[in-house]
Amino acid sequence: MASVRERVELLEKNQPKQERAKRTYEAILTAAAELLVEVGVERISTNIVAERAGITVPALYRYFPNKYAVLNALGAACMDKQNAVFQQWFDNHLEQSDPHLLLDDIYGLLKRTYDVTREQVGGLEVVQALRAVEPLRDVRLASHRLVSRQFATIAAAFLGRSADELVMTQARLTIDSGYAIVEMAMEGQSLSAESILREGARMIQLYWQGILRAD
Amino acid sequence: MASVRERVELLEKNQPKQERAKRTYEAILTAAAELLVEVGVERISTNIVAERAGITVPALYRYFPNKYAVLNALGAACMDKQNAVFQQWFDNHLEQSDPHLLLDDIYGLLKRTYDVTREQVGGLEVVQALRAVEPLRDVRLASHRLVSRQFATIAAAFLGRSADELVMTQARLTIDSGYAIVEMAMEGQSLSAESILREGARMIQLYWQGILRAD
DNA sequence: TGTACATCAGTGAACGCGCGTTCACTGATGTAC
DNA sequence: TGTACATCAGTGAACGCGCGTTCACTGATGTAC
Repeated sequence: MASVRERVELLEKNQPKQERAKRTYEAILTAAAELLVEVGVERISTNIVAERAGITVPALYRYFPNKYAVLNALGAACMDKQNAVFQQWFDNHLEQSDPHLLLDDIYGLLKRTYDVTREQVGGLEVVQALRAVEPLRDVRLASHRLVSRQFATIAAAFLGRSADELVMTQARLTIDSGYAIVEMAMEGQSLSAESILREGARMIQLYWQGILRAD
Repeated sequence: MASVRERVELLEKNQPKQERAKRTYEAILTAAAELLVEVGVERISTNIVAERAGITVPALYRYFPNKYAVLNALGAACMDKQNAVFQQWFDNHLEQSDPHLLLDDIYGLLKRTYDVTREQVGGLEVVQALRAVEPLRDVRLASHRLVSRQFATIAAAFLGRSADELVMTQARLTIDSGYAIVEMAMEGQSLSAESILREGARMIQLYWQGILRAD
């Protein structure tokens, strides 16, 4: 069933060492993010990225083996930022013994994730590219798996159960829904982002209240 | 804020009239769906679609002005199928006066949507392409808007309120989450699709029970 | 039933273009003495 | 402090390829009489 595609190398090549090189490296990522917004994933190319970054194409190839590696770096940075938000939320609430306090702050988690993604140029486009472009899928998947596992652990602790299949599914559903809600808030033009986040948080909250009650 | 991209023509050109032409037309869509799975959105081209369909490229251009029109047709077909599922669910429950009966069947709705999307070759890839590729975004958006509006109407009726901004947001959140859950179930390898759908349905159910209770 | 004609369906060949990628190179920066 | 050298960073030019698209065409199908 798994389709047979050749693996694409995503690892970066030379790390920038000098100051000038670091600026170039950043310029490449910035240009790629901008162009992702302007022309879309399916039209982006090393040629136009290099041009926008103010360098020649071989200079880009000094740091990235191909265009997917550029998008990969962009995506990884975005996932890292999102993960950091979750991590902080998680740490803030770790010592709390009442799960309801945690549930009361789901909106805060969503809002901060939204803000962090919004701040990054092309944040939405990056996240959507991670979904649609095969060689990049693992970035998002691995990130969500990691966060889900943490969430499952904390949830299982509160429920006084082990992190079994059901809890893992519930956690994964929660995390993926959370990110889906953030994306909804970002792409929805007619409805206010704020109210989507608020209602989304409420949905997740009610879901976990239901789980806690049933327990 | 809206990026300036040239509009892409998505309308189809000549409609197939003869029997042979209809087969060709279908062969193009089938080939495109298969290749979406095999090579991905960012690699698909009119050349390889025509080759796979067993025709020459100009024959493809007889029916579609460009490759986006092909993907558009594919996406529209998929959205139509999903909408039909919702429509039927909607009609089945229209005469019911108790909203809880409706909520009890959210799983059925998700499952049938899942099945219908799964049946179509490249269903997941098509849906994801609709998200990521700019010229196609409207297809998904328009479809979800339509369904959301219907859902908001029925929800407002049950709540004895008008379909105001809040109800619209709640409906839109529900519909988009529903489709997001279906996509989760399709792409999740490690977790069972069945249990994701079941938990997802529960989440939506608890959400609306909360809304009904608060009312 | 046969044939002439109109329309529909698909082909072969060609085009210009931007793509990804590589080469041998020049220029910039850092450092050892 | 000056200079020689090593390494790092970026360039100019070129490549072969598949892309999207169009052309004038041949062949297939349907229909009027």
